[in-house]
Parts: sequence; C-alpha cells; structure tokens
Amino acid sequence: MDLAEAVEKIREAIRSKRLLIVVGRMEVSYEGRASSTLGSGDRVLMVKPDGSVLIHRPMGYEPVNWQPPGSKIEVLLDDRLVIEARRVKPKEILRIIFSEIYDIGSYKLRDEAEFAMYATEEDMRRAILMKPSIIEDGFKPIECERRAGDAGFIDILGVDSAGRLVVVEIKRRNATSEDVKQLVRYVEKIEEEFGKRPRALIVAPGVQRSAMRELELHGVEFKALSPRRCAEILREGKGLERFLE
Amino acid sequence: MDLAEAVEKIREAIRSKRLLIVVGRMEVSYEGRASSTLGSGDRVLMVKPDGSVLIHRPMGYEPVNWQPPGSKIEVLLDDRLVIEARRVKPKEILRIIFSEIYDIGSYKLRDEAEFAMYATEEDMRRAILMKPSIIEDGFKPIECERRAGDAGFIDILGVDSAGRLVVVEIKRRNATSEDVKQLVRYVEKIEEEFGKRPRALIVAPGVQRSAMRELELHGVEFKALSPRRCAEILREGKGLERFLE
DNA sequence: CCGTAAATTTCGCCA
DNA sequence: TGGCGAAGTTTACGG
Repeated sequence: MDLAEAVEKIREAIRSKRLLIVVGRMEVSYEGRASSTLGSGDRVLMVKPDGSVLIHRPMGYEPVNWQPPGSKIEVLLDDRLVIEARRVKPKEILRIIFSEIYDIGSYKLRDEAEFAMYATEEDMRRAILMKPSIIEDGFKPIECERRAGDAGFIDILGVDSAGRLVVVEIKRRNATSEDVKQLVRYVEKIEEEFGKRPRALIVAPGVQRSAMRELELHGVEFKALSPRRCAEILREGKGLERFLE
Repeated sequence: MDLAEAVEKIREAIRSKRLLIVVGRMEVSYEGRASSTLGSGDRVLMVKPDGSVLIHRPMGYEPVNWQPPGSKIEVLLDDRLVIEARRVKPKEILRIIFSEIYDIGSYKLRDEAEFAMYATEEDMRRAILMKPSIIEDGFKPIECERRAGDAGFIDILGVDSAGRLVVVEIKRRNATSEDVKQLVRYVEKIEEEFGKRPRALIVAPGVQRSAMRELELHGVEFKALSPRRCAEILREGKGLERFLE
C-alpha cells in the first residue's frame, strides 16, 4: 500500500471521527505512569472516535499497549508512518512506528444500545433488601453502606430475630480470607461503637478453602447465596411491582 | 455482502488460526459468572487465534463483552449469522448475533517481539535493594516479602543507621489511607514478634490527602520516590555491571 | 490448581 | 476534580 495514501486515509478517519483499524508491522513505546517498549511485530491498532487507542497482539485478552479515552492523536510521516497518542493528566505518550501496513479500515459506527448487566454485587444487595429472609428468617436490614470508622463501609447492617446486630458482607464471588479479615475489622468497629459484639455474616456463592479456616477462627458465619438467585429475586420483585400498579 | 460468503470467510479465518475482525451491526448476550445483554448496534468483533474474543463499541477503553483465551468458537448460520464463544470452567457463553456485516478482515500475524515494562513496583523494590541509601542514609534491607502473620507480606524489612527496625511499604502510585492502614497492621505484627515497635515507612511518589491524616495519626513516615527515579537507578546499576565484566 | 498481590488496572459514583 | 470500591476484573507468580 502506498504510504502517502495510507497516511491520508488514517488522517481522514481521525478527522471525521471514524473508528480506525490499522493492521500492520509496528514498534510501540509508551512513557507515562510507567514506561514500556515493544519491538517490531504484527499487530492490530484501533483508534476510536473518543480518543481511545488500543494495540492488540495476536494473542491475549488485554491490549499490550493503550491510551484511554480523551487522548490526542497525531499522525506523522517521517520516512515511516508514526502515530502518537498523548494525554495531559497524567502526562503519557504512546508512540507507534509502522514499518509495514497490511490493511486499513475506517468505519462510521452507530451504537446507542443500552448495556444491561445482571448479577453484580449491587444486585445482590438489592435482592437482600427486597427479601431479607433469603439470608435468615427474621433478619431485618437497618442500614446500607454504613461507615465503620476508618475500616471502610459495611454492606448491610441489620438485626436478627433475637434482636442482635448482624454485620453482613456481600461478595458476588467466592469469599477470600481477605474478605473475612475485612469483615472482622468491621465487627471490631461496631463492637467499639455499640459496646457489644455483633454477629458477622458473609454472604457469597461460596468460600475459598483458606477463608474457611479464617471463618472458624473468628467466629464468622457464612450464608451461601448466588448472584443468579439474587437476579431471580429481583425479577420476581419487578413482576410484583408491575402487578401492583 | 453475501451472507454465505461471509460465513465461509469467517469459518476459514478461524480454522486457519488467523486473527479475525468483523465490523457490523450485532446484538450480544453473555451468560456465565454474571450475565448481560446488549441490543443492536455497530461494533467491532475481534477473534484471536488463541480463542480470545473481544467486542468493542465505538467508545471506551474496555471491550463491552469478551471471552478470554482458550474459548471455543462456533459459527452458526440461522437466517442470521451467529457466533458463539464458549468456555467450560467457569461455564460461560458469549453469543453474537449479526444483523449486518460491514467488513471482514482476517490476518496471519507474526509477533515474536518481547514486551519490556519499566517502573513497576517490583522495579522499585529492586532499585531500593540495589541502592538502599535512596530511602535514607544508613538504611540496610534485611528481608523481602516477609510474612507478617495473617496481615500479609512486608515489602522490605530493614534496619536504620541507629539499628532500629524499619518496615517499608512500597507503592508505585500515590499512597492511599488503605496503604497506610495496611502498613500499620504489619507494624503491629512486627511489634508482637520482636517486642518493640519498628519504624513504619511508606515509599511512594506521593500521598493522597486523606492518607496524610492517617500518616500523622499513626506516626508513619513517608519517603517520596518515583518509579521513574527507580528505573534510572536500575539502569545505572546495569551500566555498572557491564563495566565490571 | 489454589492463593495472593499488582495493574499504565478501568469504571462508576459521590462529595 | 479527587477519593473510594467493585469488576464477568486479568495477569503473574508461588506453593
């Protein structure tokens, strides 16, 4: 492909806010929060209309180098094609030097669709608030995101059927020993504040083996609950709302 | 573009382990650790030879949906083109339904280059070990990655010119109050173990405002050190090694 | 294969 | 704008 022609195509794509894909042989260097170099190889460069830049090698989920949205793109022609993406804060420069260009594509893309994600930790909390009995019969939530001094935030603080305080920590994945330690810190704060020790309950789809030890060690309870089950409860709730209208 | 032709092109690309890029209008659904749906819109699909799958919207650094390396790709032709990427553990399915195809590219890419990254936390630790005086005159490292009970691992444990123990926590970014709290936990463990309180020193390019409070509160010291400076020190060291050979 | 910690984490929310 | 915490985090490194 003719180099001048390629440069023109790339400049035009960026000027007209199209998504640009360049497949070719390139060297890459990055300097900013860290710095990196990558010798010559075949890769895919993607420049999005919002200034995101991604360089993908032929393998792996992650881009080998990138620049986040908002970076300024410059296309330079020395004796080789050079593309630079700059960011001001933090100051970062990504430089791509092409030695060969295999293909260039530029596309005007319309994408207004909404992305809906289910079964997040937030969904789990909402499901518990909607139907507290899934945790335990008689459980009553009192407060969400309560500050526990400088230890952090408690997912849910509630009381059980016997009137005892319960500190609930929610995880969408199997609980780790780190999670248990965190919960224990919350419990200590609440004990300081209220003068008596609350129950500690971790709600998660499962517990890592190493965390199981920690559970017993600190008298932390565990209630199995999957994100999927929570999503179902939320759907039921929605259905109920619709019925009540 | 003719649909049957497109399918053939895509199947051939995957069969021959080429990197595949399809630009088109598509719906996406994901079901696995979480679940998500995304209505019709223009996006870029990338399928890599190692089974990585990425779907990029026209904006943003991150792919809206993906599948990691090793997933199995299926290309189905109903009355629309459907591409599925499956993973077994954890069981996850990514389904892409095309309503329009704007462009298809497939590329045989060679990329053997080595990626070199500088100024990581690991680099900072190595720089400190190579030249401990950058922390403080007379500082001597004793141990790295020392276990502090169940609190975690100490980056560097050393002694100062007065023979007092120093617990060093390294961060490549500005230190947060979490980082300070973590360091304090290490200090408590060391105090338990050795019977006297060591100095606590956080080494980072800077400190967040909220962490500054925490520093003073717990008597933690701070030494400013940038990853960049560490990278320089390592280069100097390398130069010296070369000189000594 | 599990566990732990880093990451140019990114992203979203909230003050 | 900075701080804080979740994420389908991913990735790398040990045991």
